Order: sequence, then structure tokens, then C-alpha cells
Amino acid sequence: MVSKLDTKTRILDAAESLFAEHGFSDTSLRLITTRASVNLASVNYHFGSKKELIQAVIARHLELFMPLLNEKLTALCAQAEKPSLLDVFNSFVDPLLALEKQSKNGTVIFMQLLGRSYTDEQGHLRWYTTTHYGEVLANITKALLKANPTLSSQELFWRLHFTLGTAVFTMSSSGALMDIAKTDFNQDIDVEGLIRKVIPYLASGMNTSTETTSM
Amino acid sequence: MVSKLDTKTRILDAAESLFAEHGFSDTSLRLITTRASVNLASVNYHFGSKKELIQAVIARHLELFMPLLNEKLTALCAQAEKPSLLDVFNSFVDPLLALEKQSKNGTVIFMQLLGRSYTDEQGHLRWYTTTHYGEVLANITKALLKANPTLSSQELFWRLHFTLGTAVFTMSSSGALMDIAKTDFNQDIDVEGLIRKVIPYLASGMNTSTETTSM
DNA sequence: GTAATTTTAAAACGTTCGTTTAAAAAGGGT
DNA sequence: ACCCTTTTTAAACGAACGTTTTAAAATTAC
Repeated sequence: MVSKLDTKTRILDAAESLFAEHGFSDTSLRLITTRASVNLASVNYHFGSKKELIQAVIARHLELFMPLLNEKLTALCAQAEKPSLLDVFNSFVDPLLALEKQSKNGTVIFMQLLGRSYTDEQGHLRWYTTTHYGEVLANITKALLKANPTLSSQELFWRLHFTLGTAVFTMSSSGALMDIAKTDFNQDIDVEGLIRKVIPYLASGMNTSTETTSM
Repeated sequence: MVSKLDTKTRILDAAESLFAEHGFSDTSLRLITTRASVNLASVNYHFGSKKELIQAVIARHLELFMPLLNEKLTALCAQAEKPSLLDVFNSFVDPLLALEKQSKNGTVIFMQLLGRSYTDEQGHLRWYTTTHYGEVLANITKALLKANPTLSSQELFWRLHFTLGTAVFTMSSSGALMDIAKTDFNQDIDVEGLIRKVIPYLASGMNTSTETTSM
């Protein structure tokens, strides 16, 4: 069934980096198969169509990321004392960095794919994640509510999407941001550093006081 | 020189909504010209190429938005007392809503184009805005620093991009978000409501304390 | 009113795309 | 060795793309 380095895997590896770099529509199967050093027709043979290849690329990341995240979150929810919001968001760090080991720039690629899936297609990914990983998503809200019980489900909904926006956008353009930081004020920072830099921002936003006091 | 409803304007109107809906690559000139009820060749006649049409669409929004924002910001910087971060972010409301009057869903379209310009092309928009509207961008940081003088220029840089991410992502997917809010917990909210909802989150994130105290 | 210019129109151009086909090559089981 | 299944390969398909061309129509200038 399997051989040295699967044609399927070679296609997935080439596709995921090209998708993240140029987007789904702007990445042709010919470009993917050339980089993967496989025949053009093998994409349709192994995956059926380009659309199914896109799903397979995303699914491979989710299959690694989601169980790891779920593990962290359930542990957090199981413990007696109340976690901080920083604890909750810090649960994402290791699963994100695990992607980095699966493939080069895996974390950034994952977030870029996440962002593109949200904008390129009409909520297609939203359906996929909620049906396949609904339990994980539920655990996210559960952990956040445990850290901040004053949040209404409505406020939590909105702030979760605000959070997702910050994370996706930041990590998607992380390459450019890190370059600017390097040239403008000589700040060296890697992916993990960027993740750890954005987390306090996310926790602070999630903790926004609902009262309209002046700040 | 001009006639009833310019062919040029009809093209821009059709293009901007289609670009926001499907992205730049997935929107063909044939789709644009059909919706605009003009001939296919008129795009190349009036704009030169598809790429120049994209720039023209974005430029038309920026030309309306940026001067309005600059006006608000300079007023804020001119006043004696120290503004709050909410004041700074509230300066964006009117200019954003002005886009709504220029074209239907103008605010959302503008933010969607902003997001797509960041991800679809390699920082092309970044160069355009910094060269054409560098003064406005400088005033943004000036106003933020006046509201929170403790921020270092580095921290400001990072948090500005975090903020941009939240805003772009939220407004880009505002249609889906408002739909979910309506069906899931019967919450009616429009574009202005969404803007006003995200602003406290942004202000809170921008005000994140740098100390690593537990929250 | 006529000439010059600008705008619109239809058709075709060459390219690239995702996909399909059909045959060759490789692998596995007995 | 043989047959059967799986995989790879090269070539071609039809469709859609941005762009160009050429001529007709409309507008403007004098």
C-alpha cells in the first residue's frame, strides 16, 4: 500500500505551502505537481479533484492540531481551581507549535489556510470544523467560561470571532511583520515569539469590561 | 467628458462588490462587465488591465475614507486634554459609515478589500497606502500615543496589526456573523452596531498591560 | 454639416486551467 | 511465471480566462 515517500504525501506537502503562499485559486495543479515531482494526473487520481485536495490539505492539519488542543483544554477544565484567560490561550501554543514539526512553517501555513478558508469559500470550513470537531469547539467555550464566568454566551461568541481574526491575520502576515520588525527596530522574533506576543492581547480583549467607563 | 451614469463608474460599482464577494482571482472580467451591462473590452479600454481595475476600486474607497479619518484624527490630536483609546477608535466610525453611503455595503466591502489586498497580493497595498496616505497613518499612531503614552513604538506596531486583524476579519465575515447572531440568539445587529461592538475589544487589547500579572 | 476624436461593440487571439482518456509500468498473490 | 490490481505516464480535451483587434457608433469641435 505504501512506498518510500508517498505520491499522495508529496502532493500534500507541495500543495499546502503553495496554497498558503498564493491562495487556492491562484495555485494551479500544474504548479503543485511540478514542485512535488509527480505527474499532473495523479492529483485527480489520488484525490478526485482540486477541491478535494484542498480539503485534504486542511484536514491533515486539523487532524493533528485538534486532538492536541482538546487534550490541553480538557485538562484545564478538569482541574479544580479557576484558570486565567492566559492559561486558556496558552493551551493553544503547544498544538500550534506541533504543526511546525509536521511541516516547515506549519503553524503559519495552518493559520493562513484557516484565514483563506474563511474568505475564499463561503463558510465551507466552518461547517467542516463544527461537524468534525464540535467537541473541541465546545471545550474552547467551556474553558473560556470557566476563566471568565461573567461572560454571556453572546459576548463570548463575538469575542471569540474577534480573537480568531487577530490570530489568523497576525499569523497569516507573520512573515511580513517579522521582516518589518527586523528592519525597523532590529527586533528578532520567531513564530513562537509572535504567538506568545499576541496572547496577552487576546486575553485582554476577551476580558473587556462591558461597562462603558472611560479608559 | 461625462454622461448619464459613466461606464467607468458602472464597472467600478460592479467590480467592487464582486471582488469583495469572490476575491480578485475568482472574479472574471466577463462577470463584471455582464453585471455592469457594459462591453467586455471596456475594462481594458478604461482601465488598461484587470490589475489596474483592482487598484482603481481600492483607490476610490481610500480617497473617500482617508481624508475623513485624517480630519477626525487631527482634531483629536489638536485638543488639549488627553483622549481615551475609545475616542481614538471612535474616530473611525464616521469615515467607515461614510463608505456605506458611497455604495451599498460599502463599509464591509472596504474592509474585505483591505483584507484581500493583504493576503492575495504580496503587500502591494501596504506600499500604496504608505506612499499615498503616510500622513494619515502617522496621525493614527500619534493619536494612539497621545491616548496611551506608555506604549513603546514597538508595542504600538504589534498591537496596531493585531487591531487591524480583528477589524478586517470581523468586518469581512460580518455577513455570516450577523446571520448566526440572528438565528442562534435572535440578536439583530447592523454594520454600525458591529463596529461599535468591536471597538471596546480593540481598545482593551491596545491597552493590554505589559506586566505578566494573572488576569 | 462635416471632420476628428472618443467610446462602444463583436469577434477572435493565444494561454492556461482542471479534468479525462488510454496505454504503459509497477506491485502483489498464488 | 502468471494474472490481476494499483499506480504512473503522456497526451489531449473542452472550457474559461485576460487581452487585442477591427470596425461601427456616438460624441465633440469647428
